[in-house]
Amino acid sequence: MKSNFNDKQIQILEVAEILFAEKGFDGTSIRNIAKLAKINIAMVSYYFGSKERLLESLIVYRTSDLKNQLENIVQEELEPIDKINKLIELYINRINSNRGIYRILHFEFTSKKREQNLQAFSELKKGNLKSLESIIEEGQKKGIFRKDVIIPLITPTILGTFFHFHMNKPFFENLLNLKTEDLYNNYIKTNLTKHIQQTIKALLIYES
Amino acid sequence: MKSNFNDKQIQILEVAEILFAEKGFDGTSIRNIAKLAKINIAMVSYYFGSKERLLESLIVYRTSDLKNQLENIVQEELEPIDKINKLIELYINRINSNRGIYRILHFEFTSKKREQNLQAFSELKKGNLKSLESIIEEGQKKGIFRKDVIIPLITPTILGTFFHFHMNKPFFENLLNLKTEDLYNNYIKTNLTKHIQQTIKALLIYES
DNA sequence: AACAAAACTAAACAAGCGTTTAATTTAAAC
DNA sequence: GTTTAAATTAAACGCTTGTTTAGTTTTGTT
Repeated sequence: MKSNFNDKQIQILEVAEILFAEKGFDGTSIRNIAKLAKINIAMVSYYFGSKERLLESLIVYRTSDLKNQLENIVQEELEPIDKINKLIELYINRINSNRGIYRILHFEFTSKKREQNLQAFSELKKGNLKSLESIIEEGQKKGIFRKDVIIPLITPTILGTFFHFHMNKPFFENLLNLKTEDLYNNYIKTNLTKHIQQTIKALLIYES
Repeated sequence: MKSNFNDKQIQILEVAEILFAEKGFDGTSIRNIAKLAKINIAMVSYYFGSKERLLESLIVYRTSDLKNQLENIVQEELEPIDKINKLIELYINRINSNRGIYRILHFEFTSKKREQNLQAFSELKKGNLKSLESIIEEGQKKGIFRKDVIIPLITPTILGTFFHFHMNKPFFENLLNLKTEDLYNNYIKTNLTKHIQQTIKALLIYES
């Protein structure tokens, strides 16, 4: 599928992503975007109609292929627990290398204010939940996973742990001595991912 | 300890809390606050100096007694796992009944922009981590808890799960059929809290 | 080369922003 | 009851905001 945006629009979208993620939607002005993208301030309205619709376009631009990647994992020939681990890895990897947009989603699409845009986003989340659900049910049928877990609450545990870590980046950089960006990223890729996998595995398998 | 704020200031702080939580710091104007608090727009500058310092005052006003409550739990005569459960309950309860301020902390104190205010907030978090640490080490010495957990990552799992759930409130209201505010709150108090307790217990006790 | 559509620009628009000023009302102290 | 300080107000300040206008340049088509 080809992108519906031309080069200029993509240029604007990527600058907007950086600034929205950094300063928030309300904290970013069209003049900020125009300056950094080296375009005239009228171009945003010209190409996207309004600042609000620029945000919508940005969401569409960035969240269109996660669904497929998740569904692929479900189909693979793996043990349920390995699928779960792979799913967690995919989530962390994707969000971590697209921090900007997920930070924006996290920040801007929670308030009532943007409820209309929420619809498409909500559908995406429902689809993702379906994928997780089918993996866990598979594990339950095989007798590997316990049956009293609340499946919709597993996503909050996976994503919430990552987000809370990442949102408190300065705190953990200091606490864990992650002086460089590389050290920080590496900690996420290894320790944090493993912690989440370990947590979810324990939750799914442990019998009290 | 008596509060340093007079009635009028508290009135302003509480309105600011509602609006900052709802619309964000940048999304809220002093005129919004003044109108809802039924005061003159000059009163904010008069009492707090600036909008930025109003936010600082709000943090101070709301986060001053969590530390003690946590330290009390550590001291109690309970099994480590019960202390953990109690700590989780305290966190959820407190945050849930002070949603506004924690939402603001979550949103506004992550960007580099407000790094100076971050200092006091960071100290608070370090203290809270110390409390958690001493409980877990107690459990490890007793041979109840496994020793390869990364303690600083447990807080992100507890708080992150709750936040992610709460930040996606409209989604979960719809998904879990929580039509009224009461149903939603009750779900947090019972199912979500239990899910988190179950998760952390499994993580701390399960041997692979 | 002539034309039309698309891309782009500088300037202006009204509205809202945080903050300050200067004047007035209220409260407290003596 | 007079004086002094604190609380409160309406108005104005200069600045930034998102968007629109009207005009110019660039591009593509015949």
